[in-house]
Amino acid sequence: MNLKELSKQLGLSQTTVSRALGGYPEVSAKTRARVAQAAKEFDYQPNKKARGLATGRSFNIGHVLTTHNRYELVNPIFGDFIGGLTETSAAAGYSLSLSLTEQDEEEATYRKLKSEGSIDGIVLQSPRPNDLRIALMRDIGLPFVVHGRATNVSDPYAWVDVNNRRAFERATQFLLDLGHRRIGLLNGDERLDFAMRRRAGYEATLHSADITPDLDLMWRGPMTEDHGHAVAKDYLARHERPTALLVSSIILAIGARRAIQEAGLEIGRDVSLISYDDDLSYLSNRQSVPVFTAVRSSVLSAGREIAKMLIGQIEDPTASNIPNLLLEAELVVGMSTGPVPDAL
Amino acid sequence: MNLKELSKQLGLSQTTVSRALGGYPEVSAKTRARVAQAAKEFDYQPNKKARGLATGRSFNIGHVLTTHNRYELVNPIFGDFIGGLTETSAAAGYSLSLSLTEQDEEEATYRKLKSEGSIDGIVLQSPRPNDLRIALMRDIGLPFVVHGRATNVSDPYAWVDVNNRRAFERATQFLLDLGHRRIGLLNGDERLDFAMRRRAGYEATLHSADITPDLDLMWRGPMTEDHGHAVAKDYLARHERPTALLVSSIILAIGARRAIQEAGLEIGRDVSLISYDDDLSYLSNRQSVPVFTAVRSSVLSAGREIAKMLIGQIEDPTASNIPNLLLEAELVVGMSTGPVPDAL
DNA sequence: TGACAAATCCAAAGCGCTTTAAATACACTA
DNA sequence: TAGTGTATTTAAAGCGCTTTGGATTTGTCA
Repeated sequence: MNLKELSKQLGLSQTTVSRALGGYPEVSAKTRARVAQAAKEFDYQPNKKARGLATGRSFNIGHVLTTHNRYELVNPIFGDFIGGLTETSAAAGYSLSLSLTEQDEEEATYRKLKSEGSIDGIVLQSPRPNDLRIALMRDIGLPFVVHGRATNVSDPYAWVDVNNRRAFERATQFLLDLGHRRIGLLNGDERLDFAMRRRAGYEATLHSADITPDLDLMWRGPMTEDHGHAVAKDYLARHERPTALLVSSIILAIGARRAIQEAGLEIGRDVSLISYDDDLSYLSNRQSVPVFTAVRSSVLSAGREIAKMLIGQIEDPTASNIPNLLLEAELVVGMSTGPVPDAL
Repeated sequence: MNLKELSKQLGLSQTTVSRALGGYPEVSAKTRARVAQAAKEFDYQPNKKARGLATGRSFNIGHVLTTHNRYELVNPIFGDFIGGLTETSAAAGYSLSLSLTEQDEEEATYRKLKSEGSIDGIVLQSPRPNDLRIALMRDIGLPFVVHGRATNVSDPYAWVDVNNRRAFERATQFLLDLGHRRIGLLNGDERLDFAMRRRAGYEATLHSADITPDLDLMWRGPMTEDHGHAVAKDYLARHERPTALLVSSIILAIGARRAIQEAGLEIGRDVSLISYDDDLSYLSNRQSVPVFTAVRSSVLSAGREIAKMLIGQIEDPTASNIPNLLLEAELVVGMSTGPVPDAL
């Protein structure tokens, strides 16, 4: 069933039917009702491609995965983030369109997406300092929102980010307040902006307590369980082992916990651990007393906010202000932290 | 830059240019080369909507999330599965299009996807016994592949599944061979087919050893870390606690491990644990000696296979045979299992 | 009753591509 | 040199929608 057919059935022109369905005012109430009725009856859905062709829109929002080192898939937040994007997009009548690119074809991929006309806007993830994609998007003329921020990009752009620096400042301060001085860091890939900021927060807070950050206690890499395990194991084998660990994801924390337990130590007593918590749907840390002391911000709701912001930009391209949203992580005190052990 | 413009530049008709680019034979080699050259030069990309409108294709493959009880997002495999789908789709020139539906609007959503013409085929996940979607897809006339199988659906349909029953038979048998008799089950949602099959494998193997499955040692539910913890904790508090646990995901296993350790027991010695392992990218269980003894099958590669199968169907709709693929999980022996403790 | 404005409705163009049917060019035979 | 068959190219229709510009109907008021 298409428009032509439907209007023939109704004895109306395509124009009128289209307008009736589109909610335009130049249609009488009676006609509108008749059309709506018939549309329902024949289960008419306007063809998305035809409509897109006529309007220049696609009602798709895009997201591109990069094969490069597979970090994105490896990132445990991927599922929840996509879920958040999809939820809000769908509610607004958009689909989320995922594609994939090789690292060295990134620019071509983005340009293609635009010139094919297959998306109305795009969500950029994992920004790096000086991220070229931001200038590229502007050049291409594709509405976009960044999940995170890109240090050293001075032109304004739309973003949603957690205050990662502040989160790690608070976490570090919390450990300092408990008397810890040797605090090991397990961070994400520090070529990515979020991890840089987290590290900066950690270092600054140590400095403010007159502690010189120890490079040997600062690790960054893929946030997988086994890396968490391996690094924590290594830290704990040191002559002077850290009394506390600050880690960038619950998955890392789970690996670290395994190492702590293998070493015969008790978490929260012998070794404290504080984690960043993305509030993943399958990894709840929301028990009445959380398992992990953590700084928490839901990545699923970040996904929702991003989609909302992007759709706002798509639907009102004239808006001159460039929106952004800085989310604060909350500190939740759980069972994985305690005062520094007396004798060591 | 569009076709009309490009052909004007070349002094050729749109037809010829379109054919040259499309690889049709009725174009001279010289012309084809000229066209290819110009296309590159002007960075021409055919408009996807226009092309779709003309061909009736969309070069999108669809996947629908259901809001109902959020199980899918809660499922830790979601990210890897989507990743696998995207990878293969992208390589074949398709995008993955995600949408979302309320439980009670499922049928309408699928019909809409078809009549809008926004997807060429669809991936169905989490099938249940008698799953109505299979008949619906056939009725709608949308190519589809199911991730899993639907018990009691007799008409043939395309699917990719792991031999879940066999996997759990092997896992159970492995525990029996180690002398375990009281084996607790932590399963996924048993309204879903995969979990039913796993349970059937577990029960059948116990029966074959003349053990009556104990309903009190069989739990099913969302596969989150905290459920794993809560259920294992409960099991271990029993008067006669199980000596082994069989769990349906590594995330559950991690929760169970936490409970075991809290109880002051050692995993692999006091309590054995064997898990289903989806080989998630951020949760590797591939250490030289795996942390968890497990039956393993990669959900990421299942995603790849499904996309490949679906695209095959889309591109050769005449093919009469209905493909399917049954993957066998491999048993990997790790550190989480051992012989049943002597005295209990 | 007629004039004018407002309310409705419609024909047709256009979005950018593919593809059918037909025209033209070319290369050879006879 | 004309005739034939093949290779190459093209004009135009059509995919299903939106939207412009115009036509028609209706209503109101002098």
